[in-house]
Amino acid sequence: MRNGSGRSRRGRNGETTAESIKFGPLATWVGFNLRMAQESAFQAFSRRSQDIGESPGRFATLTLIARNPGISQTDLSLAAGRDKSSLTPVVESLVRRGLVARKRMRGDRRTYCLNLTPAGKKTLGLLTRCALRHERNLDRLIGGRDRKRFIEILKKIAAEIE
Amino acid sequence: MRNGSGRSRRGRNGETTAESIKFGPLATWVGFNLRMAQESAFQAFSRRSQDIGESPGRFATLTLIARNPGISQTDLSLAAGRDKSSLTPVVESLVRRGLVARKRMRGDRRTYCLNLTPAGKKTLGLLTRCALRHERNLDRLIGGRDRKRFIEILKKIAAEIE
DNA sequence: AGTATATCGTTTGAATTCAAACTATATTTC
DNA sequence: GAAATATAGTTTGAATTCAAACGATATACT
Repeated sequence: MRNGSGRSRRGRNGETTAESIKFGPLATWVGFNLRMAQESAFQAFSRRSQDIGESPGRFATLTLIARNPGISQTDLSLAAGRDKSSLTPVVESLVRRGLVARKRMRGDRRTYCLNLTPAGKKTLGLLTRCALRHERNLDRLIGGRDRKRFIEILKKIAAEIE
Repeated sequence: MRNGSGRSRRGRNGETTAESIKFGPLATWVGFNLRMAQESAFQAFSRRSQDIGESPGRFATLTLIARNPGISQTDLSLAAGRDKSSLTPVVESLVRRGLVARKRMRGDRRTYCLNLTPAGKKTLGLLTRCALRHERNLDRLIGGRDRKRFIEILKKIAAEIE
């Protein structure tokens, strides 16, 4: 069939590749490229982790609970860079499926106290191996020489952008 | 409150009241830091552009239409890295508010043909100035020496991650 | 003590996204 | 030319997120 406006073609594997699209200033802007890279990496990890039945967000949550036993949901949300209300369904799901134990904190009945269960630790182990493969893949693209600086810059953006 | 910005005391275990969260492997993983940086940059641009009444997604859409007059929604979605169904409400909103003109393509009545209206061009101009300030801010964090390589890596991740 | 203020987690509502199913058109095959 | 196949865009449903409002609890101030 005809090719729309003549702007795309069939790639090697049959996927359509936008080939002659003009990106204008988007091509050299950090914001746009950051979004595209994050989206791709996120999707790649989602595919990897879906066999285990978890999402990238729940993986970060499990890791932070493992590394900070007894953490509260608010501190967890700060660490994960998400609003505390986003964490309500995430934690609820992990608790319901027996990966996380949630108790009220002694001395402050507003606050929860989160810990991994043995099942949670096991699942986190699987996810971590999965993440290591994903990271090796990313490393291959970044190259060992630039990796440290690359992460430094990402951290700086996360911490200091206004 | 007892413990202003840090974590709350959790007592007994000898686990001290660490003021800072332990990130474990997340600290050095690309995937996590990419997400945190993208989220921060996205929020920063959202704040900047909200006076104009547009979102980052609609900005990318306007730019791509401006640079590729007559582009179809499917090609647009490929270029913007989003599913075509995500574009339906975006384009609908831009058309309804008179920023984009949408016509059927001659010779293929399935396909739309998108162009900016004068009002769309004006809004894009405002957004572009806004984006330039945002990019200057990012440049300040990245540093001129590393910027080119940084963007190269982001593009590589977006294009080649599996 | 009693009132005002702050914090913790939840609820609700709006956005944004993907994926699959759907419609309408177009092209290809027989 | 009719049937099978492919494509453009929309609809629907599920996730994920933020932000504001809320109830329960805790702390601070008088």
